[in-house]
Amino acid sequence: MGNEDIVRLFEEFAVLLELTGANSFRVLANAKVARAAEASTIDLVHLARSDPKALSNIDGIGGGSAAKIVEFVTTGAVKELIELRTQVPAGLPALLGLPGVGPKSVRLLWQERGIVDLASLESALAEGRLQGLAGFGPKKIQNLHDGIAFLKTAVGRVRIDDALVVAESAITHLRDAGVVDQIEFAGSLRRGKETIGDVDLVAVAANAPRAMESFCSMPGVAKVLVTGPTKSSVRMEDGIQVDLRIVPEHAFGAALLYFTGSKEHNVLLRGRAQQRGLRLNEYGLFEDDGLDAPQDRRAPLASRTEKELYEALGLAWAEPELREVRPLDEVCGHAPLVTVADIRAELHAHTTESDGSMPLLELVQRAKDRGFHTLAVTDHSRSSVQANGLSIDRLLRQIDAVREAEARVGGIRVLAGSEVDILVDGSLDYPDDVLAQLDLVVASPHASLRQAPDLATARLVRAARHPLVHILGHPTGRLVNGRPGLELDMHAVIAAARESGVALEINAHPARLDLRDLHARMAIEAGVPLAIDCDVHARDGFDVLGYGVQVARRAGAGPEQVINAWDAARLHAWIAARRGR
DNA sequence: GCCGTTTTCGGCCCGACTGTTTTCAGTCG
Repeated sequence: MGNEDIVRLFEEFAVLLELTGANSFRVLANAKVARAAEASTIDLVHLARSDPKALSNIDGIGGGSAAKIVEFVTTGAVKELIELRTQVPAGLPALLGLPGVGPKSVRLLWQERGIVDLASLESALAEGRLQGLAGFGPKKIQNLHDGIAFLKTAVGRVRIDDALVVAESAITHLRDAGVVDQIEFAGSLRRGKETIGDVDLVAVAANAPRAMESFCSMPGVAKVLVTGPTKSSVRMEDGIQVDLRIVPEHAFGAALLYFTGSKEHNVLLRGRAQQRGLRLNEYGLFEDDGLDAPQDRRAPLASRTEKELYEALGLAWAEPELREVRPLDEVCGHAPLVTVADIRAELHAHTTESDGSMPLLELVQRAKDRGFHTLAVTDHSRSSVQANGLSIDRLLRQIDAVREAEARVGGIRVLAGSEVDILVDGSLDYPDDVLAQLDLVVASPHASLRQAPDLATARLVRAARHPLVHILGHPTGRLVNGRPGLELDMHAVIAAARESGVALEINAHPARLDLRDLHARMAIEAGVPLAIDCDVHARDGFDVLGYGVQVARRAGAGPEQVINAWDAARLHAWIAARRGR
């Protein structure tokens, strides 16, 4: 049991309360508890056992929710939720996934027409039983048909790299068409989340209708969902939704701020505006005269840039990656975050010797061309048969080849290393006397990724305590949108890493991003250094660096906390110290 | 249900678009 179970608990509360017609602020409060639990680096299950009163000190969690968490942790269930489940058909929440269908519509379908799930909605549609239902005209009924078809093929949240391709091609299309003067992507893509719900674009256009027309007819658009003078949404053939907002030039900063979110960050900013007798919306910051739409009557106090808006609220600018469920004083004016330009070393790379596609010399040359001062060659170890892992003999020969390559290319330190498998019991895939001959050891789990949580934690803790390990590579083995990976007690793994002085990897590949943002933040809070590595396999393998850097930024990491951002002397000293040299 | 340098009660973000409406509720982000 972990925070994610508490998240699910309150998400279910929120949905069921919504469908039973509960007070919408109560619904919102439960959803807020779920968000708070999701964003917390505190182990709430542990806290519920050790210091239950402290639960309600967390912002968004009050006495009622704290009691529910304690009940859940101690008994494994919450009576009130079990009672709620008996009131709502199990298939009903799925209807909320239909575009344009919210709680009011679902309740109407349920109570007036006895619809309890998607299947009964389909048959009701087929039999024409929705005729005469208040608010359900022909278009709404057609949208239900379309929505069911959409749900059957829905992609859900997509990986950040897939969303970025869509965003960049839309931006290129609109720029090339000459219909926008300024355009940026906002939303969770700008905040660097690992998955993206939909792509948000904010633009300035002299001729807005023309820009909207160009947007709605760009290549790859499958369906225009909504279109108006300032806002349009389309669904692309690959299922990704793209929204375009067009705002006046003077409001570009306010719109970018507003549409970058997160929702929770915006709520905090608006709350701060309210305290000061001001109103914040996507057009700017205004004096609050108690009437609606101040932007129609007043000049804004600030609106042109994000920085100007934060300053007008008495705050320093916040990096987009930090604009999540966190207090404003933590994220505004945060110490500088690590950047791609700070990264000067790659400590996890493969060659043709195992499953990479670049020969050793080319890998070294490309690392040097990127301006790196250090590259670690870390091919797979012998147990990774599917990846052509190196036998001990091949590994020892590779050490000589690495020395030779370093001398031949020149101007870059090349470390002989290995990405050694962490075996199922936490032991490593080469004996210590072999590992001791390497400059750098990255230890990673590759097999048995469905291990029970306690065994998995013991496995990673044992690897973290191994005196010859430098870095734990992709510690959970998860794949974004692919497989969950090991369910580690991350507090225990981080504690072991801190004790033994091991760094934790943020694997930068967008399919991995492992550690994920929250775990990287927990590592930083514990004082454990991070390694941002591309896990290079191919010629373009270094290009994923930005995704890893963004995860580190979301964790609040500065260059100080990232070993690849250290200068050569410091990094080499750290690596050597792990060998007692 | 949560929260408080206006408040322990009375608020709780707000604007755009759609569809079914004759003036607005519902949904979305």
